[in-house]
Amino acid sequence: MAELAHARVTIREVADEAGVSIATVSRVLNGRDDVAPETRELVSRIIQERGYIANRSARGLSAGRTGLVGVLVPLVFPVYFSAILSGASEALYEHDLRVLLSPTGHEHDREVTLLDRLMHGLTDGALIVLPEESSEELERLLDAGYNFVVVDPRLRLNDRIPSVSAAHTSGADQAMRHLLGLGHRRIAAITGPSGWVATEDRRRGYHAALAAAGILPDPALEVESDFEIAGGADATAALLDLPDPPTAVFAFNDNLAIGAIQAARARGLRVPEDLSVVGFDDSEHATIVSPALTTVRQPLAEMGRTAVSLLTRLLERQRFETLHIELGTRLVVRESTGPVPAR
Amino acid sequence: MAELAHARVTIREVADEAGVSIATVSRVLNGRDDVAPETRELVSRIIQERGYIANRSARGLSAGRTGLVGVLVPLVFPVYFSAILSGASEALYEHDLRVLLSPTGHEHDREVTLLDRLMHGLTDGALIVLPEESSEELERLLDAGYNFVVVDPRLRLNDRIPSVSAAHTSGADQAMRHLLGLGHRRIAAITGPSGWVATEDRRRGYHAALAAAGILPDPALEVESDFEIAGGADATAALLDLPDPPTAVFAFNDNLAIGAIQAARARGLRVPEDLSVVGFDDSEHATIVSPALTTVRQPLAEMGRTAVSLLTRLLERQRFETLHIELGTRLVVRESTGPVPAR
DNA sequence: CGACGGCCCGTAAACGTTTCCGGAAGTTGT
DNA sequence: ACAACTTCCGGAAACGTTTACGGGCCGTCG
Repeated sequence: MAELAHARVTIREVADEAGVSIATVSRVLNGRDDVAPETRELVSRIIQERGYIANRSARGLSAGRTGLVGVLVPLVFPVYFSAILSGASEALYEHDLRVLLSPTGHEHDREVTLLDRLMHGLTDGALIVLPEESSEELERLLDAGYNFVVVDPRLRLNDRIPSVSAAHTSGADQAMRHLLGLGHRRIAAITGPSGWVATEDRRRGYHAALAAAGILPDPALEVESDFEIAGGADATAALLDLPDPPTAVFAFNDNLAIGAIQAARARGLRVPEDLSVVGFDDSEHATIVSPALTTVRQPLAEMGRTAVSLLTRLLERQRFETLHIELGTRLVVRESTGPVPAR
Repeated sequence: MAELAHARVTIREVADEAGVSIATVSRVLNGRDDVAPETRELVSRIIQERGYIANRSARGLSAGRTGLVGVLVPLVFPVYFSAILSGASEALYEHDLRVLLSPTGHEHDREVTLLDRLMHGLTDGALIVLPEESSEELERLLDAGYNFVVVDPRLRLNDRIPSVSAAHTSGADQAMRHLLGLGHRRIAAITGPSGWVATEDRRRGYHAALAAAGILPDPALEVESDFEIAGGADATAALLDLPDPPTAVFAFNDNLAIGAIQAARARGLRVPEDLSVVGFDDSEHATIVSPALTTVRQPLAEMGRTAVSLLTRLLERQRFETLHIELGTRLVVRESTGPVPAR
């Protein structure tokens, strides 16, 4: 029947029906151990029967914990962010925490305001993906006693700030060795915005691999872009116009790589026969584009999950070995790279 | 200085500093009109200065409204859902509502449990994308007084249930007319799971267009699949093995279409020269795959936004002209379709 | 046999708001 | 000059929990 008597059932009713006080009900609710087994059993049964569910607001107010975790992402849509979000929300669900999703639209002010609100009794902590804030601003949050972990920091952060990121440099190195191994010598790089950790670390790998192969980097082969498809296409077009064009391009993410393929195709070049392209991310796009992208895999969902486990330990006030986790990357070879063309 | 005195500032402190009661502060906070202009001004200034932010839990407990809206999606990652989520969260932000994201993993029980919790004081209402529940279960929610709107109903729903969807039939019709106009006569359909609204309505458009062109539908050309790439590839492979294979396939979503292209290419067929393919959704994938997909555009983000505006009106207890909104679809012609090949 | 310690459990205070009710002061109408 | 409204604001209850504190009961130990 369950006649929807919908004055929602409160702890009071459960207590009355069980013939105990609300304190006792609360205790069984929270798994405290100072309740007699048979009492616990009785109360549990009634909770079950009446379909009682604790009011989160009341709990939040009283206990200071809300069971909500804010997740700040620049945007929801791009696969890059939704992959992280997906991993994070799954992990959060397993910890019985709810996700308060907050897209910041890449706007610094909006992110600050949002965080401000989140701190104030709305959430227990937060995941901040690709934050707009400076290290100082983030430290301030930390000092205010707020729990959060940064995923994929945009700028270099102070050591005190918990973060999880990917092994950019090693990934870039793997990509370059692959290209070098195929005989390429003129390898261009299409980077992301300079100053970003992801850009600079990958750039470091690019240079290191070049140096290890005894190749002097040519500044003309290094062009800065914006991690978008169109940017990748433009950059590639410029690169191909060079008097001595590259035989391979290392794009710093998959979008750029896709743009590179489009630009190459636009001027009749075949990939990989005439131009090799390697990306970074291994987003879903990498497998559906053709030729399928050779790219460096970042474990995005895993990064989300890892951030959650860091955060939950933070929430439980555990002591830490390390606040910084760097997840490994590895090259996935598909169809967009091949031996250097014979001249 | 803002010395982070971080005993967080409460309404009490603001009231004391302004020399008024907390009731008055609450009134200016909520924009009530029974406050003298200069008092309002004074209080507002102090709120500003002290950086006061209302505690949501307390507000939720006292006022019964939390400012949170649950968004239930099967999964976060697939572009289809993240596009809807993106539109919805943007719109929710504009209404000063926060998003409580709940991925259900396509599991009926999990969705039910989640909804149960959401109802109980956690949220003011919800958006349910592609719900797992039957119409009856949803009606029960409605009767319990919970506010929600369904986005892209999976099954046919009772009229009382607010929903927003896309014009499946018309979209399918447009796709078919395009193919028919190119001279195709043997046009296969790769459908989604039968019983789903999206599948059945698109199937209706498929049949209607065929009928209008005086073509008898061939059951062999209609194969059911699962909206995934691999499914599309398998279905297409089977179709191409037919004694009299189709010259065009109408895939009921972009994933299926991408699978179709892959399968065609796998056996050396060119798209669109040897086989035309049209998809449905116009997801981001449609533009990066090659050849770029001719597909029916569904305004996914717009559906999210629309659902939010429906929900907010529901929350304000407004009376309604209509509870069902169907957003238009339109064919986007790109490169995956062409004239029927000469035999 | 009395004191002490554990186990269970109830009482009540607190959490920070919103909102109902009513009262003081000021305004208008007669 | 008095009644009847308005306008503005304060007091206090209520929202549904968690948790500190203390007390009754029982068993154990000296």
